[in-house]
Amino acid sequence: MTDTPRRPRLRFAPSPTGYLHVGGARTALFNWLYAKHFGGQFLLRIEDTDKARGTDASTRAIFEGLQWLGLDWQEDVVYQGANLERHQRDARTMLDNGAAYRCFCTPAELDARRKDAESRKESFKYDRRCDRLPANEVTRRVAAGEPFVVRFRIPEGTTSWDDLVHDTISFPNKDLEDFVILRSNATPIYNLAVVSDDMAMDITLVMRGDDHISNTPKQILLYKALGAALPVFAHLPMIHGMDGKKLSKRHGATAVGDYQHQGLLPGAMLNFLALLGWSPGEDREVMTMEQMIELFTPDGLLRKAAIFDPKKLDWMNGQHLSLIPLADLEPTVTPMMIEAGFVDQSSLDSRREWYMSLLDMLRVRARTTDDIVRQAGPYFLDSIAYDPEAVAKNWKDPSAAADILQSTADALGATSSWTPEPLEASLRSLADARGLAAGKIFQPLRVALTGLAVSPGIFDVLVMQGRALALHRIQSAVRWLESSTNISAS
RNA sequence: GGCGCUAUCGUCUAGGGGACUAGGACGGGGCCCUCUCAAGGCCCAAACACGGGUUCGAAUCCCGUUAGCGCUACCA
Repeated sequence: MTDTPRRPRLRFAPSPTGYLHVGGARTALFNWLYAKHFGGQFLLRIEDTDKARGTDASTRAIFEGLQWLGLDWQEDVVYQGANLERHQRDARTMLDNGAAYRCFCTPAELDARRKDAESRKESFKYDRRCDRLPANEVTRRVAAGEPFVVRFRIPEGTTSWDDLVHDTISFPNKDLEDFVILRSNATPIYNLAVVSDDMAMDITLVMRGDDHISNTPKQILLYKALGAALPVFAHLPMIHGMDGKKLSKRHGATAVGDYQHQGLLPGAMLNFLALLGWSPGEDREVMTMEQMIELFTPDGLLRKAAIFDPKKLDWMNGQHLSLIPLADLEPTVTPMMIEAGFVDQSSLDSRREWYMSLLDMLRVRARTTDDIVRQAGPYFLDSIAYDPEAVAKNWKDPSAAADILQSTADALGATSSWTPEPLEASLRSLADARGLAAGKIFQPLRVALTGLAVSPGIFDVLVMQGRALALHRIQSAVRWLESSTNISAS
């Protein structure tokens, strides 16, 4: 174990090559949780050194994803591409102190040698031929304008570190090759840029995906060659799809933005992601952000790759939907209601209390905010469509159904108070009087009120719609049924 | 191929030498509740990859095998 830095500084350093991926979001989350838990700083750096791949749109998508999740960062965003001069200076330092050397081998030559080794079934490693060039030849070729890259010279020995999640990991240096740190066009290669920037940003804990384990010995060697103190490293397990393979588009949505648009709550997404590769112990599962911050420690970090199971995410979202304060749910649902054309803001403002209890009623059987909106129509709209299956099942005989609905309307209309208990008493006595099971009254009524065979409890629906709308609904249903009777009769 | 990482129910995980008849959750099945559907409650099926050690005793420690994954660029 390495001692915990007193004022940890962590960073999330995505390359802007697409959207914010759930794996990236999880990495960002753990960095953020660690910083919050230990009172440190969480920084953001965009690794845009490969101008060919990065786009502004991707960078924006990363910001938006992080903001939606509520993963806020401190200080200004660092753009790696802006640090070119420092990267070059660091390469120069290593050239000067003998840790690196110039290499004149061309990509074509290297490629040929690699292929050659491959055909002989040998593993290729740069043979250091340029490191053996006499000093005067190097100066001559540089003076002649011959292009060269800068390679780092791997020293003898073994490189190891105490990983925060894996404990000790070590690599024999002989398995490492003299890797390029500066291209022939004088731009830095990833490992140099990362180390240079992490040093400049004073990062004390580098927490990233497992796929970076093999970069770590190279980076450690770079820190040493530059005379810098090492950060602590933590390598998080990967996230795979249900088939155990690396998570990709094949597995469905992998961009956090997709989940946002599917009606997921950021808190649920975070909670779900946190459980992939971390466990708070004691069978804790559903947690708020505050609870996660409180509970988060590196001891709970797991080593095994986890599989992303969308079913559990759905369940988690349902849990959060029911748990968050209504006041927090309302602002995300309301724009969707307006977007759906159900209401406008001022009409909602004028009956806020009613609206809040409607949301409270609907969220119980919703797994996404989309579900809530989908269910909300019957409480706002003037007219509704009848689901054919619901009709076939509960209005099997149109004239009988119309008859039952009419007497239901009469009983309801005669009820003294439009509240659940009296309403229920009226309908149950109607059922008794007609010798029917209560369900035979409730189900046709449900279709009349909502158009569906499924809804919240029928008395809650009645109360939520209110006397006028409910009675209007029933009369419309009766008319609809009567006209369909005429059609089938003719 | 080389190097590295990993290995508990289908999935997320608890467990860290005796508390294990291996616990919880998702998903699946059943029951209860009930006006429908959810929610909720109860119950059931379901796992220590394999082989050797170490030990009185191994899911737990060690070695090996196997499998999966990652890296192996003048990508990040």
